[in-house]
Amino acid sequence: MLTNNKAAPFDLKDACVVAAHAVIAEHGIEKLSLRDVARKLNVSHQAPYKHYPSRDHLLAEVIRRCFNRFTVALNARETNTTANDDMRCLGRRYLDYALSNPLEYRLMFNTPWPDVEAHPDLVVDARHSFNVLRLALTPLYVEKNLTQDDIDADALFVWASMHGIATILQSQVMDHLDVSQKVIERSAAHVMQMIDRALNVREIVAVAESAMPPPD
Amino acid sequence: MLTNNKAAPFDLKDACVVAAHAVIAEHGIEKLSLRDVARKLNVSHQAPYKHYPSRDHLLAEVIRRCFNRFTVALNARETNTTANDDMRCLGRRYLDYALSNPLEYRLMFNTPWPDVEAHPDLVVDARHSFNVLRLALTPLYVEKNLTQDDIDADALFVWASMHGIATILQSQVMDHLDVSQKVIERSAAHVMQMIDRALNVREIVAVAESAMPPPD
DNA sequence: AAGTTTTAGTTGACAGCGTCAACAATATTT
DNA sequence: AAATATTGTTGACGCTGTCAACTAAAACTT
Repeated sequence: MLTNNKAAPFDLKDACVVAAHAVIAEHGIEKLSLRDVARKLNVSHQAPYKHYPSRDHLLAEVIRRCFNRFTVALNARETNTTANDDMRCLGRRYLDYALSNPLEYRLMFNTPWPDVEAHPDLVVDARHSFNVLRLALTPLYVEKNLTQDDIDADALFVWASMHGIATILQSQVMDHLDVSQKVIERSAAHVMQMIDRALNVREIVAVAESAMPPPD
Repeated sequence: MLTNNKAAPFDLKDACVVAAHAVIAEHGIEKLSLRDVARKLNVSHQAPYKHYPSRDHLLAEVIRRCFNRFTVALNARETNTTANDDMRCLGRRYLDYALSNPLEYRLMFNTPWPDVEAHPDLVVDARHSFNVLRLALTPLYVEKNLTQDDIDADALFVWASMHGIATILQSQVMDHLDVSQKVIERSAAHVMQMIDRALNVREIVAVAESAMPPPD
């Protein structure tokens, strides 16, 4: 295979992904071209084709690595004793990552993926990211004796809300909605607070109902 | 201006928008080309340029009209006596529209807009859509004596959650997450239920707290 | 070790794209 | 009626992704 006793001989396959990612991070995905990547690496415009059958295959690999980094970032959160605290930490990590890596985030979630069937690896790594959320939610429900479907339903809600606010905050339209800067700055925290309420309202309702006859 | 006593003389400017919208609806936005539009309308490849300075200007007009239709669809909801019912109806309309017009929805919210400064009309009509939500939320808070910032904060949360679930349900990744079909089908309704809980938990908490000493 | 095949690079070509420029015909204005 | 503005045309340029043919070096076979 690779005789690794001399200096690394310049791995073009890997360099393509790095260069493509750099182009996207700087100018956005629509400016990515294979020829541009090739030029940046001082190789001919067809060299990348020896490693990736098409532009989409390279793009899929870039996105796949983003999901990997995202999963790592989520899993690097503080360890927590209670499931509720863990969810809050996870939420903060999620939004931190989304807001400080907007182009990567858009690449993962707001880019029309190349044909999914042709890129199964991409799907596998995307699923890993979702499973972090699902896994964090699980102990919360083990205590409460709920089903996997209940977990998944709530996980989709949590994901939807966080993804929604992340997307909205990044979209240019936010700057033109007459919403005060203060509200914008606090919106991420507010969404997390609302998620918290929605997830834990069952107890609150139970407490309330045990205390008095059902209102309205 | 236009002497309208003979048969309508084929309005190319309008026809371009319609044709472009049709192309996008059929093949997605990345397949849209001005030359393609021109061919479909049996004019030369440069004819559309007499009406739109660039591809992005035509695209902006297509998106703008989508926002108009979206706003109309939201405002066409049933009239409701209570603000809570109105929010629920609005939510249903929002998700109905998003899920039955996926390409238009993606065009509005998941497409990197052409340079915002160059297309102020687009921004104006996008703001109109958001104001529907804001307006529906307003009476809910007049009663409760809250500020505009409170309204906006909750509006952003509601929007984020609905936008999130709409986006997720449309993304191809959903089909590969090992989430049961039943959960997927009910997810939109579940998200709306969770929004409802989060928005109304203040009363519930107030009721509970008045009934017993604060827990935990 | 020699010969063969596979790999990783090259150059060249093609069609499609957005867009600039120059030209023509038809409407509108003066 | 003359001048001008509008709305179309054709042609060209450089960019793109991708196919094809060629080359040199590396790896594998015997």
